[in-house]
Order: sequence, then C-alpha cells, then structure tokens
Amino acid sequence: MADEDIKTPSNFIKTIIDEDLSTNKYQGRVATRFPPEPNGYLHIGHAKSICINFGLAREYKGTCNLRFDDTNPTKEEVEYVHSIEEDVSWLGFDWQDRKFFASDYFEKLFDLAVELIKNAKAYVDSLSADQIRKYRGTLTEPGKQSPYRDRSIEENLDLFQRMRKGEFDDGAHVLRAKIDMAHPNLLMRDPTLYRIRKAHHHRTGDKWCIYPMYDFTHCLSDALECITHSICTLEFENNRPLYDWVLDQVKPACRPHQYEFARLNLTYTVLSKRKLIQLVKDGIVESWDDPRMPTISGYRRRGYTPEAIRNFCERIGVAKANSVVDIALLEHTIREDLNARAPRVMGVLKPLKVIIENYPEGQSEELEAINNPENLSAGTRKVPFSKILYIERDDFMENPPKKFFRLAPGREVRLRYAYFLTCKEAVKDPQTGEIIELRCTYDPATKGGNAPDGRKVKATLHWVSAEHAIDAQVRLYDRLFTKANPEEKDEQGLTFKDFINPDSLTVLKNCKLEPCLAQASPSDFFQFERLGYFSVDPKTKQPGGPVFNRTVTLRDTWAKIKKAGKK
RNA sequence: UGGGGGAUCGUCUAGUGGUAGGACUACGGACUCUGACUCCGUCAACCCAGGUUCGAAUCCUGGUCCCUCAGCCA
Repeated sequence: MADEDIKTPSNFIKTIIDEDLSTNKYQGRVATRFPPEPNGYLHIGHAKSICINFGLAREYKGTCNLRFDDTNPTKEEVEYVHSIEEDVSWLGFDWQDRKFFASDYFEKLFDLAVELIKNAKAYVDSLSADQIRKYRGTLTEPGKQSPYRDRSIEENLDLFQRMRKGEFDDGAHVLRAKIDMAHPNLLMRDPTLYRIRKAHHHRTGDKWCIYPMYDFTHCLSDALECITHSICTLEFENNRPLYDWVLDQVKPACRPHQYEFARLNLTYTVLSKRKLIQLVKDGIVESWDDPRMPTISGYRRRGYTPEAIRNFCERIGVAKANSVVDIALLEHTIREDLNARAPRVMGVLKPLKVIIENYPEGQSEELEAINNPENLSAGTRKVPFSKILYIERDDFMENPPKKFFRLAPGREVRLRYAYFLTCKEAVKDPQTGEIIELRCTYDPATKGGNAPDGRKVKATLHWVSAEHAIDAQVRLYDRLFTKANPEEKDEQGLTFKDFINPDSLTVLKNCKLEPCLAQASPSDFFQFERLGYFSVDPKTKQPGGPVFNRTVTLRDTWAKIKKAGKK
C-alpha cells in the first residue's frame, strides 16, 4: 500500500514508541489493538481510536488486533459484532487473521484467577453489592475490610470453583483482588474481578455463569496477545495502576503498557452512547445509521468517505488535554475529498420554470459538459437542452439587492455549458402573487457559454431541461443540534434534547435532475453544481426515481453575504 | 477538603533551553462558465506569580482553573 510510508504528524504516543524502539523495549515490535465492547454502534470517536491504533501499526510496520471486549453477556450482541467489523473495514483497516474475543480467554482467565487466589492475592467476598459500596469508603475516607477478606486459600478456591459450577445465585459472591482498602485510588480498594451472572453469552452460550470484569480481563488479554502499546481514553487513567497490578501478579511473558489520550468531542454533536441511544429510542432520528447520527454508519449513509474521516482523524491530532473539535474541520475534509473525486452534475432542488420564448418549439439539443474540472480525465457528457427549463428558485429575485448577481428582470446570466439567458418577465399567480414562471430569451450566438462579442455576465446558473429531467427526492441534512456544546449542562436545566435543530432534515420531493442520474447506483456520490455534494441513499428504495442525501453543502459566500445583510 | 491527569491563536495541534509553526474558522483580495476549487494576504496564543539562565512555552517553586474516580459497566 502506497500510504504506508506517509508520515503523519507527531504526537506523544509516537514519541513514546520512538523511545521504546530506540531502547529495544519490545524487541522492535509495535502491537496495538482496537478493543470495542459489542454493545452498540461505532461513532466518530471510535473512528479516532481506530485510526490511532491501526494507523500506528501501519506506520511502524506493526500489527493491530481487533478484539471484542465481551465480558458482560447482558449487554452484548452479535449484531453489534457484525456492525463493528463492517465499520472498521469500511474505514479501510484490516485486522487480517487477528480477530479476537475476550471470551476466547475465559478459561485462561479463570486459571489466572485461581493462581491469584493461591497466592493470597484474591478472595471470595460474600458481601452484597450494597455492602461492598459502603465498605469502599469515600474519596477522602479509607474503606473497611470485608469480614470475608481473610478466608483461607482452600475456602476461597472451593468457593470460586463452586461459583463457576453455578451453585450460587447472582450476587451471592464475587471474587475480589486483595490489594488495599485504604488505597487513595478507589479502584485499588479490592476491586471486583469476577461476578456471578447466570446469563446467556453471545459466544460462549451457557458455558459460564461467572464473568471476569474489565480490569482483570483487559490487561491480561493485552498480555496474551502480546500487545506492546495499549491505547485507551483518558477516563481509564485511574485504572492504570490496577492494570499494572494485575500484570505484576501474573508476570506474563509479554508485558504491555497502557497509555491514555483524550477522547474526541465535536461541536454540535453528542457522542455519548447513552445519549445516542436516546436519540434512536425517542424517535428523534430514524435509526443508528440515520445520516444525522455521528455514527460511522450514519456518516457512511450520509455520503462521507473513509478517506475524509481518516484525514479528519489525522488532522485533529492526539493529545491528553480535553478538547472540542469544530465540526467545520470534518466538513472541510469531506469537501476536500469530494471536490477532487465527485462527478459534477446539475440538479434543481426547488424548481422554477423558465420558458425561452425565442427557442424553437419542439427542438432540443445536447450540450457538452465537463464531468470534473478537477480531474479532466473524468471526461465529458451530453446534457439535453430545450425550450422549457427549470432553474433554482433562489437564483431569481424580482427586486435584487445590489450584491445579488444572479437572474432578475432584464438581466442576463449564463446557463452553465449552454447559453446566455435574459429574463423578460416574471409571471405570477394572480391569487397568491407567487412567481410561477419566467419568460426569457436566449442568445443563440452564445452556445457553449461564451459570447462572441466578449460580453460578460456576472453569474452562471445550473439548470435542467423540463422534458428530459428525472424526478427525485432529495434529503437536506443539517446539524442535529443548535447548540455548539449540547452536552453542557444548562443553567435552566435544559438538556441536549432541548437543543435539537428542527431543520436538521428537510425532504424535497419535487427535485429535477439531469437525466444521467437515472443510472446512479446506491452510494454513488456527486457534486450538484453550485449546491453541494449528494449521494444516493443506499437504504431507501422507492419507485419514481432515486433518493439523494445531501452530504454537505458547498461553501456558500452568497449565504454569508445574505446573513450579514440581515444583521 | 484523597488520588490520578491537563492548561499554547476563536478551535485543534506542533514545539522538549535558542526567531512560538501548521491546520480549521473568520475577514480581505486575486482568479473564475460552480458566489465552488485554487492562490495570496490579515487578525490571532504560551493559565498566573516568582525564580534559575546570556536566553524559558520548555527547568524550579508557589498558586489558579478544568477533567476524572466511590458499577458485581467498559
């Protein structure tokens, strides 16, 4: 792959890896892993982690494993395993033959737990969950030891075996590490290692009724896979001493180390799993892959490309300081990618009929249009032209302000790749006053878009021939929230759901598109000239024409001028 | 008021004792058969106070503010 040699910006993790390489800490190996819990869909924050872990492996010619952290049978499902695999692949990363499941290690983990018990480093506690909480102490006060803390090794062994055999009910006992109930880090106050959970696991079925906790499983899974750099988010900083403690007891052949980076936050976006679930459950969005969702599947359906998302993840950097990235950067990377690659096409979203009075009745002709000015090898295509056209309603104003240089009565503009057009009259509905059509004339000498006399026009409009156009539904998406930081607690007690943008979705059902779009396949992307990037919705099948999703608008200087004028 | 982390342009991020750089945004301008793209330019930052040093974002001391931890979740 050509991009293996591309150097990405430096960051603190690379600095650490460079040092480790120079001291030969891991015999020159770099082994990372992406460890999702299969209990939900991946979002753009996960994409950051995926890009870091797989990206590091690519850059340092190491490996990155895909490992499902499936130690909680009550929350995890195969459906999520599949969606995660699909999303990681779609992003362009390959775990080759290294797909693992923490549940594959259950037997080994059990043996290691037994070893801990034998070394008097773990014990079976029979306090209730509630009692354990009370015994834990607080941030400022030490905890108390459980009365079961000093059970004999034999008794612990016996109890733990019987826990596995299913002799006890959920919650009757847990296995705890024996560390220090007065430790200033609460996670070190004899953390729970195993709990009884008589639940069906999506992979191990009913084989187990005790399940290991994250802190016991994760570090050992890393060690078993010979991971060198175990990269996770900041909230696990407190877990690192425990990560190290467990490995210190077990002394595995491979000794991984944990490093933490700041998770991604995005303006006008929520990324917590809990809130995302709420958006789906409350019907605020249609599904996990609703194009307004910050999920990878949502962006995919919206028309974002893996290249753009990877580029975004590279540009935001990796650091330890909490931060909120401006969504404008994501929009920039998708525009940048699509600008280079998307075929240009003309589509009228809000049609306004134009009748060219001096164009022969019944005639039509084909005009040549460039498919992508950024890539001339994409060639040209023919676009039909005739007496009756549609143009964009927003491209005409009866009483234009000074900075509006599109079509207006008496004004001449260019129809892209076609002719100069002059508006003679705006015909209105006598009842409503609404403009229903424009009577115009064209200049036959300007065919192709240039005037032989050298006269200029200030605007070029996109258009579509009425009799040749295809009908389509186009969905206009905008940011889901009106507030830059919807997660922030509001002084009036308003929550993220109070800041939903009522215009996050606008469905346009009467759009007129260039005929070549009839052949568009699901997920094909285009630039509708002067409007934005659109792609064929891969999920909606409906008769009577394709359904397009707007990925992102083009930058719009005119919109800014209008907005500034209103102030 | 315990422990663990963090503070650099509006935003994200480089810098590791020697001219604070890049990207996004914003704002100008050039170009233009997309008010797009591209190009050029402008605004703009080291949390604070001391100290060490010829020289400090960087080292030291003391503050301030922010994040995080009391699941048998991950």
